[in-house]
Amino acid sequence: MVDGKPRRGRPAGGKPVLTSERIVTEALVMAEQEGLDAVTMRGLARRLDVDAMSLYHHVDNRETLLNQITELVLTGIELPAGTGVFRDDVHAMAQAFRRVALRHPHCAPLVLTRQLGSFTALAPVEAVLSILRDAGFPAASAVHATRSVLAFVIGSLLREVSAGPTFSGDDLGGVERRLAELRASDLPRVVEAAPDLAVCDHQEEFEFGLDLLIVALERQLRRP
Amino acid sequence: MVDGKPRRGRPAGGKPVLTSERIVTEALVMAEQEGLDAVTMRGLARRLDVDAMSLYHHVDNRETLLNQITELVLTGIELPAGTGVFRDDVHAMAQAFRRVALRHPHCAPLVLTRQLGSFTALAPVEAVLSILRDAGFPAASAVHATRSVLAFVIGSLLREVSAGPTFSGDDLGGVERRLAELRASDLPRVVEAAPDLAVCDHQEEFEFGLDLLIVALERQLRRP
DNA sequence: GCATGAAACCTACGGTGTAGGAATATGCGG
DNA sequence: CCGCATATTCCTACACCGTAGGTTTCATGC
Repeated sequence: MVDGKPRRGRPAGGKPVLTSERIVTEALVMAEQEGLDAVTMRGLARRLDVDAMSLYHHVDNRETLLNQITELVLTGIELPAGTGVFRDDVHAMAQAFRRVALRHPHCAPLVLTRQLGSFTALAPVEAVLSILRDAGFPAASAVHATRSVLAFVIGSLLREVSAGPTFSGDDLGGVERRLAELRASDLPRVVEAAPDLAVCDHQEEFEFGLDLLIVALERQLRRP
Repeated sequence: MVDGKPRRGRPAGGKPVLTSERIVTEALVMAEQEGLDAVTMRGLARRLDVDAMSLYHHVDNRETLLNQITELVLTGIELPAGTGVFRDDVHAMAQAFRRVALRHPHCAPLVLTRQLGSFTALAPVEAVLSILRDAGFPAASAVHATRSVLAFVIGSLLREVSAGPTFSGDDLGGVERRLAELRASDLPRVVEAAPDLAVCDHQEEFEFGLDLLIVALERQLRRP
């Protein structure tokens, strides 16, 4: 409480100070500003100018709060409208994922790691499935393909968000340090490819792998 | 310790009670038995029948202990000998990854999430790079392809280890529950594919996605 | 034999999640 | 208008966490 008199008991004015929404959105902001580990019940309460235990009237516990953050991030995904062109739609879908992950780099591991059965969490699956079904895949194959694409997207984005923003090349010192590390490994193929391993254009890398999958899927589509 | 007289000061008998190795291996066992979160400095010390602070003579702190666990798991990977057949070698390599991840399901997220620059952590990269270089890829393309394959492998295994062992079909109740959840989502494509989404043969799924990547890479190899 | 330093223990601090209870305002039945 | 149930808040308390700093014991080198 900012003034010496802490408000005790139910607040005046009809409206409650706290709501589940306010807590979760503040938790999301906090996570992006200070990192996920900084999101503690007490720290979050401090930001909301509230006692820690008050949170528990609107949130079950910390673990489910993290799930709620996950869902909130997921609602931020802008599902693109399908164009009917298979490869374009897959690309657009994957990029929509990528955008939301990069918008919330600290929370991305949550989204990429926890699989929730909720509507929000299934919406992206629905989107990918739609693209594949519309392209002509039978339901069972579409599920396989969806899982493959999502596995790649998740693996890629996990690496990207945990690598930090400047792996691309502008951070010259970092590149130099990584080069030294790679060369020190004394692994012949690693040393040989060290210049390529030390830098990474994530966008380009993402598209490269995605294209591999798309090409193979298109081929599978032509020969059923 | 267990008898009323706690040993204090340096232990008698020349040999120290604790070593870094003993601590890390016990931490690994503990993680697999009780989960990663259960691996606390105090809990680990209890298992080793030792005071919590004694651990700090051999381990920097909890965070680097987790890194050491990661490395220990990574040393358990059995890198297969190359046969020269591209697709076989990629498969064998990916399966070697999968085996070590499934052998340590609780620690797998560590291995799949943390990217360390150590020799141990680079050895798998070296292995994949070798296969691709031997197949004829130039260094730069081999790096792209390596990243794509690893992204898929990481994404797949993360899902597999966090899904629990019995997603395959033997757990009938679980399948039924998942089916209900999927149908409740009311997403048309999800509902349509619900029977396929509710079960998952991880091995098969893994090979499916891997084959997609391999097919595309083989094609890229033929048309340079 | 004595100093040195390693390896163990103990104490203590500030942090965590959360159970249980006390206080206070609102809204409702009378 | 009063009284009461209920919702919402704060407070206290507990057990646990990571770890900084100090103390005790022992093996070893001079």
